[in-house]
Amino acid sequence: MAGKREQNREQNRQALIGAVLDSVAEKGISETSVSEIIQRAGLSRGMIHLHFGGKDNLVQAAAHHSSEEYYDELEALLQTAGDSPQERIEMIVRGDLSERVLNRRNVSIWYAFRGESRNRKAIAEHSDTRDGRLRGMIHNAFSRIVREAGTPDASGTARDATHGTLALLEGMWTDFLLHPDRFDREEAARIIFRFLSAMFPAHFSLKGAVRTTAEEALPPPCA
Amino acid sequence: MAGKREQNREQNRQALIGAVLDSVAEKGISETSVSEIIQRAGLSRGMIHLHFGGKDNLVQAAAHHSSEEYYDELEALLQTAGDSPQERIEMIVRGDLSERVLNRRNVSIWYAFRGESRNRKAIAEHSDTRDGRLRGMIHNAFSRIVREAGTPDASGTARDATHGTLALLEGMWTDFLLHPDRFDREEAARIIFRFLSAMFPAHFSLKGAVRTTAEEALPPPCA
DNA sequence: GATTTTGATGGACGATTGTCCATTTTTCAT
DNA sequence: ATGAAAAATGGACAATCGTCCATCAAAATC
Repeated sequence: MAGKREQNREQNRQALIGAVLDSVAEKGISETSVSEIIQRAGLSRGMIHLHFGGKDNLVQAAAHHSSEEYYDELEALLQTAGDSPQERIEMIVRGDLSERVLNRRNVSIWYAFRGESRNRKAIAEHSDTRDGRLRGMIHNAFSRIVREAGTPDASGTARDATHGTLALLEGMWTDFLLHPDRFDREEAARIIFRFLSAMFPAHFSLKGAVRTTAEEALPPPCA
Repeated sequence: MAGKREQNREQNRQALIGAVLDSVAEKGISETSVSEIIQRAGLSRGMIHLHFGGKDNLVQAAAHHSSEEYYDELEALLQTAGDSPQERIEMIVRGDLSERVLNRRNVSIWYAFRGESRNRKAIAEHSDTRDGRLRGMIHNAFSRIVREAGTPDASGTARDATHGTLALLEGMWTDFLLHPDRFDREEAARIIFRFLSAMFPAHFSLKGAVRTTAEEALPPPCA
């Protein structure tokens, strides 16, 4: 038994964090006031100061929580993927574009915190999950791919492919932010794999999609 | 002569807009208050209500102004480019990554407004310049490229290339936002062209960069 | 130069912000 | 059951928010 004392304590902490994220998602960060938060959490005004020492710390904790949630979701998906590097890349891309990860709520929260990130470095760190763990996951996979392929300047190629893939994913998120209704997950994934299959034709195929110019440009087989 | 009346009027309007952008860039949107704005502009408190009817309208006008500035800068650069579609693409990419366009101030402002875009659609429109004019410019260029190359499903390929290039640029901007000191413009451009040259090997070359895996994967010339 | 017109001023105003603490309620240990 | 300890409450508080207007200054018109 965890003790009803501590159990309630933790429960209320989570309720506050959840209330912040709900409010940020729905009303934006500028309208997320203490009054708004405690009303959503159904708790009393003093709780924020009691548990977090102030609103700023609570918001920071919420940013941290949101970041962890994003990453946990992605890691869970990755564990269902196969061992081959191309399978892992594919899972990351499709996972990052999946409904569970890329949805209105998450995007609102993510970009709201990003908007404040320049002026609050504590929050900036949590907007930057991509640069830490996610980058490592993708880079590992591309490193194996270029090693298999015997590409010259393997490390540079793997680094560029990682950087480019992350940039593409970021761009798709922005697309979703600005046009959530007209956004098409399949199209976003197809475009990314189109770029990847152009760079690594031996490792990524378009699966029914139209072939790329790069493939078309191959010289005819020797007669 | 424009009349000293109207001349001063317009001058003060611009001062207010400039003060908003300075404040947003330096302190963030949440700390951009009426007091902060009028102090920076060196004007009196009532000016905001007089010229814009309220703070919200002023902020919106500032977002609009910033967006126009971004686009004007890019269009000016584009006029110095040649006529070939690949030259135009190259100019857009390099322009969008150039110091004049991609710098700390602009990125701060851009993402600050983006963070509020979900809850204030008037601002969202101005965060979305990319989807309008810029998209058209890029799409035109890729359309010519795929037409020349005789690619099957030309329109789909041009659309995907446009979407992908925009996503890559967006991603690079995010990169800059989160790591302004370690960001490398040359590297960002190289990665984008690496993707593009993989998709359109006949139109984009790496110019001294290491060749891509796609090129390596070409079968040896017929003996 | 007098009068009208318009722009500019800065303080008053009520509403709302986040912080903090005296008090009450609940849980734990005895 | 009783006392100690911890958690939760909700209102007081000063500070700040954005709006608005009575007043003043200056430019344009006569």
